[in-house]
Amino acid sequence: MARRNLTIDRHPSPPRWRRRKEARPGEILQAALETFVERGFAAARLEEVARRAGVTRGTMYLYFPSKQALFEAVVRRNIIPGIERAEQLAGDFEGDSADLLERLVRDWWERVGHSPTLGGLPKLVMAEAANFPDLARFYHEQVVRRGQAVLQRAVRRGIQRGEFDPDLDPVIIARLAVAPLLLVTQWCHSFGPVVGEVMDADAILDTHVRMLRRALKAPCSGASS
Amino acid sequence: MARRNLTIDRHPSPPRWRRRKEARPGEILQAALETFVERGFAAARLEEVARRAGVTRGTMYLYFPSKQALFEAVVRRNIIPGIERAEQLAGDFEGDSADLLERLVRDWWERVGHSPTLGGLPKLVMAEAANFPDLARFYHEQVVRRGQAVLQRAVRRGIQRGEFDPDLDPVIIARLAVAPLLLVTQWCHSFGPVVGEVMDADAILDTHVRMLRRALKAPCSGASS
Amino acid sequence: MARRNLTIDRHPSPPRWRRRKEARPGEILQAALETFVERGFAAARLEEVARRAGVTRGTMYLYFPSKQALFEAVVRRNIIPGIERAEQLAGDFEGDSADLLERLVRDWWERVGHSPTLGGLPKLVMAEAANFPDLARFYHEQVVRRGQAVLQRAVRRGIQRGEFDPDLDPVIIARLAVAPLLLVTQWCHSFGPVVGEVMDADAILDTHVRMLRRALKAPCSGASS
Amino acid sequence: MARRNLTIDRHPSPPRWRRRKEARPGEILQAALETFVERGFAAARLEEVARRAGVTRGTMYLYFPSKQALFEAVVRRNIIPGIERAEQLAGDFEGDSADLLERLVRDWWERVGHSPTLGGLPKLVMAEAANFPDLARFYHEQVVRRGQAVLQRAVRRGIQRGEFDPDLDPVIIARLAVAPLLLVTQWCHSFGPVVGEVMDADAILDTHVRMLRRALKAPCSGASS
DNA sequence: TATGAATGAGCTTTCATTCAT
DNA sequence: TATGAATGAAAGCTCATTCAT
Repeated sequence: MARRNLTIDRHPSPPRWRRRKEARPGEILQAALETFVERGFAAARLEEVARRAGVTRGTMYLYFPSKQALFEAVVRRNIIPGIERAEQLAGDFEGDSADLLERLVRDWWERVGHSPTLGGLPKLVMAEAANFPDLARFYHEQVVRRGQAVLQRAVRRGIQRGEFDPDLDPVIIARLAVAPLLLVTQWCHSFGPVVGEVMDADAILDTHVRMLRRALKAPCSGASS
Repeated sequence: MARRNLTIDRHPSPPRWRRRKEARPGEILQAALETFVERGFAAARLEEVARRAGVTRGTMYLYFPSKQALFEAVVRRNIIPGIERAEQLAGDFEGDSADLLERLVRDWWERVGHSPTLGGLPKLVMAEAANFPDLARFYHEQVVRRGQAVLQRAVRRGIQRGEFDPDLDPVIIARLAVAPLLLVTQWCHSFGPVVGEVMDADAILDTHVRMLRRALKAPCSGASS
Repeated sequence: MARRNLTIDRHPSPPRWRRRKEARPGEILQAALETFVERGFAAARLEEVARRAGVTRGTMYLYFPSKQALFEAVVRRNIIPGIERAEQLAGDFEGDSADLLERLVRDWWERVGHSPTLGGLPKLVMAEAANFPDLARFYHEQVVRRGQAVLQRAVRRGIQRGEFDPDLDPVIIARLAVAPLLLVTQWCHSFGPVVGEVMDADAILDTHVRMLRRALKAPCSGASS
Repeated sequence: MARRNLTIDRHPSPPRWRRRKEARPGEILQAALETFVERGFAAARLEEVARRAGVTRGTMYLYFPSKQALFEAVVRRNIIPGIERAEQLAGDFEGDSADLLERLVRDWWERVGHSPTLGGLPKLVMAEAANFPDLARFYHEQVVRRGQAVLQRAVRRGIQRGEFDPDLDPVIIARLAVAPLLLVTQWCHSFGPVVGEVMDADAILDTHVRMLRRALKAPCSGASS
């Protein structure tokens, strides 16, 4: 499987001493992630990021040359690992293709959808896509496309192994496999803190997975049209 | 910041003077809708809104007392009508409940999902929910809740008429009926202008509708796992 | 007595018909007086003046070319008449000079100090003196100087008639004859609406007049120095 | 508008960089005091304050969160010390009560009335009372009331020690003890820069003090009328 | 490295003023 | 005369960014 290492290799040969200094960029990125997710890019104040990271505003400029660069670093840092694990998981998987798909979906849910911060990233990237075309392009290529590719491969695998309806369009199925979960995540992030009523996201996940499996199975009755 | 100036000089030589006062709010709201959807709330400059509306900055304050008020007016103005039409449609509908559901979904797609501007509103509201809790609350009550209620009623109708699987949870089905479409809309809005590849949203819609119908039908076999 | 007519003769030959139009400038000036006194020059909004006068903003510019001009007209209009009456009163007066002084002081109090609007004018002019040097000069010449002149003449009259202590300095006495009343007026205007406690301005006036008479009388005990 | 630019480039070539943070608030307050006194609150531009303080506009917001807050800080900072000194002086005083009163009055004159900037504060506060009710209330309680209380106590002391006419109303005497001086101060500030003629304020002070002493002494004859 | 005081461009907002009607 | 919608200069304020220490 193509697993090109795209992380930005900011510290080519990390010296082992001075752990605090080594930790700084990560602490800042974590603080920035939280702040950006909570406020949005424009409304996030660098002073708040600095406060959360336990540094001063000036310090952050030792590591990131601008707010935009910080934002992009946040996205790049937090987004790639999940994709890589998905690619790995799909590459190593043996067994029923429907199980693979479910596994991929639930894995994403576990790691991203559930996380109070990571779950906010996709919304953030999409909201700022017009203002950060480069970042949007990067995100689309490294996350959307790669993630979709993994899912599409799983669908094709199912078709080839005779497990799935051969008429399925892998591209479309890949989209529909994650779209509802992404949106549920956004609902939770957006309206959760504002509305009393809680959404039973896990039940939605279960139902979605069931629908997905049924759609793949080429079941008893023929599909419409 | 990569914020390309996209102003398109929409009014090259219109009758600029003394347009009817009644037309102004609508023109401003339309211009504001476009600008907010393209840039997000914070990054939208009132001067750009004014330019698109063919007025000056000061003029906008004759109609809207603040940027926030303008933003809220944009959302309220553009959001409610669709909900009302959905409620009406569901109320008057006679026939198969699955057809009703499909009709509701396709209607939303036609009016909102497809529109280059309206389709951007849900993303906008969710992205700014933390900064505009009142607006988020309003949107949730007037749009999300009412829209979901219509869908839930359609599902219950199908169950009561023996058309749908009685084990379905109407709340969950209602969520899953629109979630993927909302997200596809966001994908189109966010990555569309940035990525060459076009998404065949209509094909996704068709497949989604088919999956949905199959899920409702209480088909031959029980749920998975 | 020198009674030069300095009113600005804005309407050289007032036609008798169309009383409403004739009334306009006065209505606007009255509204402007109230607004300026309540808010101060800068904080007074022309829209409020217009509303009080029952006209629109644009109309006011038919009568006064600018906010400054309006302000100056307000001051000129409301300030001169009092001075003229004082000059007349002093010119016609027969009797004890102390009575004349008291009469002048009480007259001012009756007409200006007591008035909810006129009483605010001196404070206003002094507060804006740096921003309206021309107006301040005008006010000083036409009000302060002329008013002081009347008082000084009354003091000299008393000295010449043997009623007052010949060592008095008429210039100083004239200042001290009105200064406390002006300030009491300011106190009432400024702190009156803001503090519960009311000031018994009339009692202060009485005491002040008594002090003044005693100071003039060259009484039993010699003055200091 | 006749608003002559009076900026005097007060700091031609000072050590502009990295002055102690502790010095900044005082420098800004001093610059603000001067500007507010010269222009009035609304007409004072923060940029002018900044220029006089030798900083930029943004810097001022490190120390004062708004123009209003700056204004209030100016008043509080410059006003209270004088009152405290007066209270102390009155508390420690031994000797003739008339001397105490004179001392209080002359002290105020020395410190406030004479000062080119402090003398403008009372006018400023009164002029803006309607726009800053809180500040007016504060000023009234902390300055007017406390100052009057000191004077009233001095009068009562004189009565109790048999030095003053027992029929005096301490409240009224306290008012009349400072009112003329306050107004003379205003006259100097307002018309001084605008009119050639200079007022001999010290002579007025002397005469006022003499009048005051005579009024207290319960002299040979009863009050008039 | 780290600091944080200082900067200044850029935004929203206000309101005196204009002018087609 | 009178209107009031429209203007646009100017002000307060914010906050990403810089730099002497």
